[in-house]
Amino acid sequence: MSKIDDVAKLAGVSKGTVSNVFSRKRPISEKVQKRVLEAAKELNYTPNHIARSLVTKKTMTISLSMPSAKRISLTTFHTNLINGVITEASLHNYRILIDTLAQEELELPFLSGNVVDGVIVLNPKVDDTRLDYLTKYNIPAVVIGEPSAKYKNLVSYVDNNNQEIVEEVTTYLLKKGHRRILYLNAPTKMTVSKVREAGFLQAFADLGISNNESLIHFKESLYEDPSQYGYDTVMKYFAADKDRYTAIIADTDKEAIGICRAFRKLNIKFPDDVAIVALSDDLVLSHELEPPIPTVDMQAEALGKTSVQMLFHQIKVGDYPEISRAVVKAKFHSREQ
Amino acid sequence: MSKIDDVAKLAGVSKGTVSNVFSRKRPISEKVQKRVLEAAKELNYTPNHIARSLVTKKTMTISLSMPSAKRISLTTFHTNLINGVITEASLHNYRILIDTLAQEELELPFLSGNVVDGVIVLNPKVDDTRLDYLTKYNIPAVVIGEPSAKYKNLVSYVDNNNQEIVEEVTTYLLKKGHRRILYLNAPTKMTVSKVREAGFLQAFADLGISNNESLIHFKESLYEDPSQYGYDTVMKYFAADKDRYTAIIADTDKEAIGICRAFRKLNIKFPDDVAIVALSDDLVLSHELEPPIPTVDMQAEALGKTSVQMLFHQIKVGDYPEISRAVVKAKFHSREQ
DNA sequence: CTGAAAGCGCTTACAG
DNA sequence: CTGAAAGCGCTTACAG
Repeated sequence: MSKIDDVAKLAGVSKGTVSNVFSRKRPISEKVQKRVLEAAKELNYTPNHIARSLVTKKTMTISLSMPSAKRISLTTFHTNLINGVITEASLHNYRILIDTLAQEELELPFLSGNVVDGVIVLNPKVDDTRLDYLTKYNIPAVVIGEPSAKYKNLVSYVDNNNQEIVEEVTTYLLKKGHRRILYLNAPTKMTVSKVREAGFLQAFADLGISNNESLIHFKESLYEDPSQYGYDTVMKYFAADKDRYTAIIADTDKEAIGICRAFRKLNIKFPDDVAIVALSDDLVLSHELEPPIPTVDMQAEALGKTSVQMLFHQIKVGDYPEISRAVVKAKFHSREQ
Repeated sequence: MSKIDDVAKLAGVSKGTVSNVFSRKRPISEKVQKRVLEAAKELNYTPNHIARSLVTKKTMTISLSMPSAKRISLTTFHTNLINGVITEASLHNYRILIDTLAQEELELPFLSGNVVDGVIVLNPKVDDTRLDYLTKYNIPAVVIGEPSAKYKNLVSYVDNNNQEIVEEVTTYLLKKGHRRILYLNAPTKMTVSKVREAGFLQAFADLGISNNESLIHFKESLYEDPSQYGYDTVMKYFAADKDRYTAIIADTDKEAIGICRAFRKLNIKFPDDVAIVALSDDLVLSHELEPPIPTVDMQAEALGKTSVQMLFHQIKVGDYPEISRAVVKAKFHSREQ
């Protein structure tokens, strides 16, 4: 690879001038610029970003710290979120480094070593080594979702209006006349399950309706296959008494698919016998069901974009990042005309 | 951030010694090592990877050049493939940079600038700017899938045994007595479609069976939703004559889902009236269908792992990378006992 | 608008 | 087993 000196020599200018032709940090006369570019082209020169980073202290890279045990399982929600992150980052000429927990356990290699300018943290845990590290070293970071109490005041985050949206969905069902609703909530381990539970209960309270005959079922976290989980859970609650509940709120759309499968098996008609609403929208899956069920779009792409905007803000601010919050509103699609 | 000089001073040794404590490139005595590590801990020192990369010429990063128009759409195949790539890369302490075509169009920023040591290229195109660039600059690269003729002898790649596997599936159907098979193949644009077509025809030839009543339908590339595509295509071919074909080979499992939906609509029973086989296995989706349909596992994770191994081989070899090939065998699951 | 020189934080022969 | 010094390829005040 040719380097900046080679180009400078061939173009008959100084290294500084060549540098500025490429970085546009200061104006260079037309003629000189042309000469430099021609020399660069002839030598197949392309600036070495590593050398640049060493002096500018910017790597133009952010990392996306992904949820994962052994294997990453990307839902549509994640895919959309990643799209948002990439789109927004590209806009600022930033690159994305994938970071997984498996790697984090080794040595937190991406957070350290000045390899990235900031990090987007997905699926924060109650005790989160990543957040410990990031806050300790004051590295710009934005969490997507709600961090546990321990970190809440130490780190920026963007989250959905989870309480509101579950309240909206529940209210929708209650107003339709449903009184026995089964809510398949997230596992208790996830902070979001409590927030959503509150929304569920609030809807009943607001309308002065008793929730005695309804039930919140928290997911057992051992389930790997969400569809199978939906299927099994419906079997458990409906096999003995098909009329026990008149509506289900599913935590994810894949769960909803399993629920529908169970209903077909049990010969329960939806939405006539039992209404279903699924949180988190999936273009492909929603087509599979007839009729299409109401879903909630968590706006994953917007979450991704917002997180990156917040991160850039922190990166600019510098050594003493401001803690900030943002809320991305989910959208309920009732599928009604 | 403290730097290597600070640690050296505090520990009373030279920078070189500190460097070697962290890189383990040459043996350091126990005592000195201990002193250095203590000093590093006290100063919260962590080596600057950027500075290291500048001299070693290794970034310990490879990029994954993803297929994407405007938005990335990650199928299970991609997710599994990415898992393979990450797993294998982590094993060698390598990081993964996500690269999208959208970004490539800007300035090929990840390929250039010595930011990565090599790249994994997904979904090669007939004319592929990425491959033009990579071969021109002699950057280590491995394509997943079959590159077009133009690049075939210039770049390493790993692919499935596409001809064989489609031949196997077709033979399976023919031996079951099917004579009128509809094969929903990939779009003609994709090189894989021709290879698979050959496998399909070979099966007929080997058994001396005429393919006159069978049909290969190449996907129109304008379809975005694979499930909808499967649905529409079945409607087109079966609506008028439910008995036209007795078996379908679907290109993807999402397609198969749409096909099943169409069959339910048309009141065609599968596999009794029409047999279905889907290429590319998806854990979640295969559960949705009753009975489960035969599928082909393309071994996406193995493809990912192999590509990384091949890439590392090239990176080690250095300036004149050897071109190599590998085949990952797909696995047919007939779902029979 | 341009040049010369110092410096970013490491690693690596070389010498001992 | 350890140290002193050169150098990786850039950018950036400083001076003109």
